[in-house]
Amino acid sequence: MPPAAHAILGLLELDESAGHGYDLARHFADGAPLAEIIRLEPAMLYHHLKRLAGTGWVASSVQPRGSRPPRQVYELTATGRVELRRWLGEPVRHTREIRLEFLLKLYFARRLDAALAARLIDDQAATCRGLETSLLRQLAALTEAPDDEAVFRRSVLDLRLAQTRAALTWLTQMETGGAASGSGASRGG
Amino acid sequence: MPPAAHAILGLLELDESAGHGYDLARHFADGAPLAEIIRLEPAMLYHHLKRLAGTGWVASSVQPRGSRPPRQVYELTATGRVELRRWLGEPVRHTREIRLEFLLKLYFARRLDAALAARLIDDQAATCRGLETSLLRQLAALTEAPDDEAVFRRSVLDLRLAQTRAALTWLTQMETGGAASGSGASRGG
DNA sequence: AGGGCCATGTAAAGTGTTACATGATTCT
DNA sequence: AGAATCATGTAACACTTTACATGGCCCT
Repeated sequence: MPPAAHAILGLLELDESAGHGYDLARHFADGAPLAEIIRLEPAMLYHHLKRLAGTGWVASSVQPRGSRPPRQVYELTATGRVELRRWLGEPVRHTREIRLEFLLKLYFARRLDAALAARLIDDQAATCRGLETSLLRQLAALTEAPDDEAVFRRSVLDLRLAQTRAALTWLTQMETGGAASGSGASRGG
Repeated sequence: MPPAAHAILGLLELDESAGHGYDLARHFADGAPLAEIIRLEPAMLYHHLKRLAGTGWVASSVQPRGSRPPRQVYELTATGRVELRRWLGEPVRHTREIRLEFLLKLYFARRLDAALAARLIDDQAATCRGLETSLLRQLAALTEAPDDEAVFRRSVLDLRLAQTRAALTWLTQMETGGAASGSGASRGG
């Protein structure tokens, strides 16, 4: 399941929406906080809701509304709740996934359970330190040979290392302070 | 056209391959430098070659080989060469595209024309500085309001800022030194 | 004669985007 | 009456992944 599907599970668990498609769509519309990290058009939202119902992670019921057209209202099932917790407890494996999937996890973890959010940040930092070590090893295995290929490989690894370290610094800031913005920090590493 | 298609144009211009599918595929196989940044299965490679022939950026001819089965050999057309240069001259707009598309551009620019590579790095750094300024403005517009939503938005912007600055530091290192690896640098920013 | 490499694909399924269809209600 | 909003989708297209199909050459 893609991150968007898990975000839907999270929204249903948060209980900040009426649980039907149109209302869920608001959380992904311009101006909503989730729109900052993921874009989800109504077409895909309804698509994911059907898939989630197919796997049994959500259940739908028709809500009649008198004169107005009825709604499909979705709610988390027990297995859906388990799946959401599993997802929230797992850090992402790659640095590039921090921008989207990890931020989503963080968004829901913070609102559902502060302790869970703290653990998630810790685990993600540990994963990133593992990546850092692996990148350093790869760089060390490369240091000889000044040919074009080696220069390029070194650039690639240097970039990955820089991005992973930037993520680590950011994670560490959130572990401790939380709200301190990096606006005034120097650029150098 | 996706980055992979432009990588194919680049390989054909470099003239390091015989110009047929199987040989091009070697450059994306395990162990090749391009495999470090992009994965391209043979199926997609052949698909892209057909599309590129359709747009007129490459031309194909059948190369008979006596007893062995003939090959489709591809070469860049004039418009294909123009398109490649256009692509190589353009920095990527978003920080997340640096990991894949910018690295591809850099790979080919370095091998084709050192001056072009230097300009590309400069332009990419300028683009990143623009992103940095924009992120700082967004952070400044947020500083009040300590509610959940604002805290989250600040985290998102902080992460983007950190990643953009990491890219900038890396770009600057390449502008000046070139081969210096970040292995020994401290983590703090 | 059998295994591995050369060489080029097709088929099916998954994933996502864009644009549009439908029709009701509420607001002005 | 007309516009905006509520509410749910379908259709068509674009892109990618995965698995498999095909067949010949080369080496042992």
